[in-house]
Amino acid sequence: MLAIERKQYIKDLLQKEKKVIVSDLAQQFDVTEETVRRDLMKLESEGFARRIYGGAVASESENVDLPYSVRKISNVEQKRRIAEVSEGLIPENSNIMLDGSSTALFVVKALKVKKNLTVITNSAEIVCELSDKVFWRVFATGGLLKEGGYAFVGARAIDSIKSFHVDYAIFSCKGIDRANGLTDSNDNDAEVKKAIISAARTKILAIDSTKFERVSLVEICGFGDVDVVVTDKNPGPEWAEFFETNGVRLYYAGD
Amino acid sequence: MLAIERKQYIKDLLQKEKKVIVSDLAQQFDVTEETVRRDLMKLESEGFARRIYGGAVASESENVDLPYSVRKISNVEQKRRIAEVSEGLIPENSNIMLDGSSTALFVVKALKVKKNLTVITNSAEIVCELSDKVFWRVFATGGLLKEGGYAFVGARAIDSIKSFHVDYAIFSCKGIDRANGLTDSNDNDAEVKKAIISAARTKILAIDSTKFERVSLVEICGFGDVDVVVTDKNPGPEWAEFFETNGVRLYYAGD
DNA sequence: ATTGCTTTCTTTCAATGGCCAGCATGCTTT
DNA sequence: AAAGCATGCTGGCCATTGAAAGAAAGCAAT
Repeated sequence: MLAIERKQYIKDLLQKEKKVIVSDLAQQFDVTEETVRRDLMKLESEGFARRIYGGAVASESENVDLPYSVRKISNVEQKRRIAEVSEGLIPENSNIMLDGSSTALFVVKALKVKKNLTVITNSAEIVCELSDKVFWRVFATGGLLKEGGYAFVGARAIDSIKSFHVDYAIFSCKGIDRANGLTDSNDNDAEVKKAIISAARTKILAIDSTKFERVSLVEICGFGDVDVVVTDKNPGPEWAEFFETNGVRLYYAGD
Repeated sequence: MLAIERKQYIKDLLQKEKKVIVSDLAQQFDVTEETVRRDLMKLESEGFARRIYGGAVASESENVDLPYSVRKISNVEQKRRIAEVSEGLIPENSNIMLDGSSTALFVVKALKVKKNLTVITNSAEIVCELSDKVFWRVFATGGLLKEGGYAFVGARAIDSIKSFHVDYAIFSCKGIDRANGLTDSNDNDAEVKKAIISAARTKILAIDSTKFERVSLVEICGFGDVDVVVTDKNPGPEWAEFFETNGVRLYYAGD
């Protein structure tokens, strides 16, 4: 068996079983435990596994992402300001798509004052937040629940997103960089965001200022696919100029 | 069993039972009490448990971060009992489908102690409840959010349900009656339940005893489409006989 | 309150076994 | 032939666990 085959097999097993045990794998493939550990190290650095004592657990989110419970409470003030600005960009009676980011949740809370919106989202949390808006229409994408989070991912989620066409998309990412565009920490999230972007006429990137000059693992898109950027403080003159030349409108709150 | 699994399991048990006892856990996992105490120390430092003499109790802050406002649910004690019985019917490693009823939510809470389940549901509430079960697979159907509720309905939800085939379905209804079968109060819910029933091999109706002898608006199915009925008290000899002749197994808790 | 007994907790030490680093081997690539 | 990669092996390190002893907490009876 080729090394790459073994690695792929471990990766599949990990996604299926959610955990693997070093000694079992070593026996199964008839290699030493060291070899298995080296495979797991690679899978970890690629973001697919999180190693633990005695084995590894699946990690589409755990390793590279902070657990959602942590992310949810970080940069709260920034996110609240971003939400306020975003609210001004969305007219009543429009239909919008939101991703499963914690920033999007803040935006939704700010949008609740509006009348007659149609919301499509892959976030279970946004759905719950909107359960009392009886005059809106709220669609959920469905799909596989992302580990340690409240977002739906996978083929089902993406197919569902593709079947909608909306006025506005509001989404986030893990890093933005002038050379590499928008990046995210894992493939599942990145694919969902790509789908959201192509389903909307006006694409609004809502990110707090810590995301600037950061490069994460997976590319989402370039700046040609973004119409508006909303952030919490002025990213500086280079970015202003860069957005200008790329046809991106920039909004920021305060500073 | 990996150490992290044991810790996770204790955490789940703690959420369900609200308290755990050192000596019981030691026996259950076949480790010494010292090992259990060390796990509890970690859980305490992570904020999930508060240690007490002889064991630990769930830290009360656990309920605060639930993303949805807790609805006022009627017949709580009955539903808890139904959930306990239902839990005994579902083996580990199985895949199950649950509807958006509050009874199903209780069942899910009881099921959290099990290992390796695959759950498919049209309930945003169940999804949120299961967001911390990293070793499970949780699918949401997606669809239009039902007004004033946490369930997905409509063609998208139904299509999604139809694309799955599971071992068990656990669902509820508004009324059951020997002449009219299972009935529900609106078409949307009834259609979803029909789809759930036809997607599962073993169909478990979980209803509190107030639903007996009631007829609601829309028919869901007859008794030929039900394999098991779980309720909170003995519905009486006529029902026992009726279920017997229709090949329905009856379980009830207490009374 | 005090005493004595039992249970549980903490601390310490030792053992097991996974983990890591480095080196050697064999295979493939250049 | 040299370089690169995957793999296995060895020895030392570290995490996890269990065992044991003493401290502390609860409990019962005086």
